[in-house]
Amino acid sequence: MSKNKRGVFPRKIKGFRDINPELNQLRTKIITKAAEVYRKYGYEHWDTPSIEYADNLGKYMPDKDTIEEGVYSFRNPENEPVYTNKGEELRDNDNSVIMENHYLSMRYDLTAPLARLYSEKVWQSYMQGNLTEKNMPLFRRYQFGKVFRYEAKLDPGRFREFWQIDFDTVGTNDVSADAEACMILSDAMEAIGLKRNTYIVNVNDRKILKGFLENIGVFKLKIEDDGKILQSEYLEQAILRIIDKVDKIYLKGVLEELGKGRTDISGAKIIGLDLPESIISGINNYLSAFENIKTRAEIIEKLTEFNITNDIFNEGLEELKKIDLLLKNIGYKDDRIMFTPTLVRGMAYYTGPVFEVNSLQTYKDHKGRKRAVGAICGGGRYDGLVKNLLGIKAPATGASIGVDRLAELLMLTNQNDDLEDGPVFIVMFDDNLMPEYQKIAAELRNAGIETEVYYGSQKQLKKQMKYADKKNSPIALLIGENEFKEGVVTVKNLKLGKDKSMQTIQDRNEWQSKIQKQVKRENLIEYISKIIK
RNA sequence: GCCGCCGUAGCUUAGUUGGUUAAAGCGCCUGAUUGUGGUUCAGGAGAUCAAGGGUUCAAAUCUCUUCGGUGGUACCA
Repeated sequence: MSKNKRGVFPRKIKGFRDINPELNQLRTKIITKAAEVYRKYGYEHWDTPSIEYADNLGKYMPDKDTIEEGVYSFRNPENEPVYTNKGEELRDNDNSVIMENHYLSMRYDLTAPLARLYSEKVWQSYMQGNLTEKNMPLFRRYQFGKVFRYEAKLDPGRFREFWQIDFDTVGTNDVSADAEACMILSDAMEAIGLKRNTYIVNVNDRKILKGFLENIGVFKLKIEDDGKILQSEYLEQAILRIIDKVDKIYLKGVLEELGKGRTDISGAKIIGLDLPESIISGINNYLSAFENIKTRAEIIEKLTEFNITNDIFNEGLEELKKIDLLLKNIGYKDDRIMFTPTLVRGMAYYTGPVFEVNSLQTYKDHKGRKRAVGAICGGGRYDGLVKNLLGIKAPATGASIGVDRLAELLMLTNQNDDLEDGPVFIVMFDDNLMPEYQKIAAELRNAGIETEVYYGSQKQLKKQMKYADKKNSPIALLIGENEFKEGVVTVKNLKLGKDKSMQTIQDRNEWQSKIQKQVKRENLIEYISKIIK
């Protein structure tokens, strides 16, 4: 026998996981509660396929057969025509249609499929030339489901398959929609069960950051890297990424990374951007202005005090003012939604307001270290949606709740509800009584009570009781020959047996007499209904 | 991806100047227990010490490689 003989054994793919009933219960609750809030604001529930044409999902078109850029992609087994941007079949010199196995990708978020969905809906009027950036139709939908990312390194709590519940508004420039998105996030957090002051919705506006950087002359810089002059967008992204880390590496670390670089606690050297002193001190002024500020009004005051004449900056400032006014009128105070001028969010596609929900709670890991979960929701305005598919822009804003992160937070901070009761359990004593067991089960189900009849091959009563116990059944019904003849049922209250006061009982008979009772068959359904309530 | 640490029963861990049958708690299984889940008591199964190579008379222990985990860092649609 060859030692290297290829075999099969049960295992799962790295970064994927099985979800047990407890976690499923929590996840279902999060999704249900969030969806209720979304619907309250008028969002409709849409669903889209898990797999899309790779070119429809965005810029991640693999040109090799390997998976790159963090997306699961593969060739469609089916051969299909190649199309032009206008949807016409592409033909070769012999006028026959060019066929190809197109690249497919598993969705890596719910926004890219939204862009495709929306584009398809407006496709006809786009083709007729009736669609401009000014008259994009309004579309508001929410969606939840699994998304997939091929993460190279799997940090704890990060998976390759995870859930999002997302809502978006397409077709409006009005930042009222962004303010509304923040209210929705706050409402959703509280509907799910997070207490006031244990979370905060942080809001910023990309225009403020961009305008500020422009004002201090960042975009006039000519920074060279290996002889190549860097694009200003690249530099903007690089600076924003560093600013985003201010919570983690503090002002000092940010300034070092903007300058000559620094060495972190692990000893790793981080190369700095080596920006001129004037730029660094400008950013320093900006960041240090907001230390110890507790209200949105004060933030707006500080931003106004900069007295900056840059148009983009002031546009952003006006947007924040409008958002603040709206929130204030409706009563969303600083303890729920706060402005955070240092908030960036990684993604390059954000164009205006950005928001993020952070948990303020900490927990101790198994080694006793104090830890925090970090951002549990994220979103913002992205006015470039649909550009990839139609060549014109649609203004859009929306956000997503990281369902798995939030579930983890609830479990780590012991905010998950107790596991729901399992079914009423009917013990299998005697094959001949099966019709009676089934009859009782049907009656209970008709009364709206979940009921299970035991079918297992391990028929020892002890095994059956342990099975019911593991399934968290509240009640077990015992009907043997004796009970059947006498027209009674032994009802055992398993839930009561788990009660702490019962744990002190040493005597077996005493224990049993307290939790089990004989009930007349004709009163059974009523009796159980009362216990289950 | 880069740097550091770790990998011993299902889980949590003990086990170094390399030296008999690798230890414990929890969990699991069997019985006392009566057709009866908890508690109590008695007993039992379960580990090629992550995998593969090297050094040695001798490796869980030293060394190399790979894989997996973890703490940073980078990236993140």
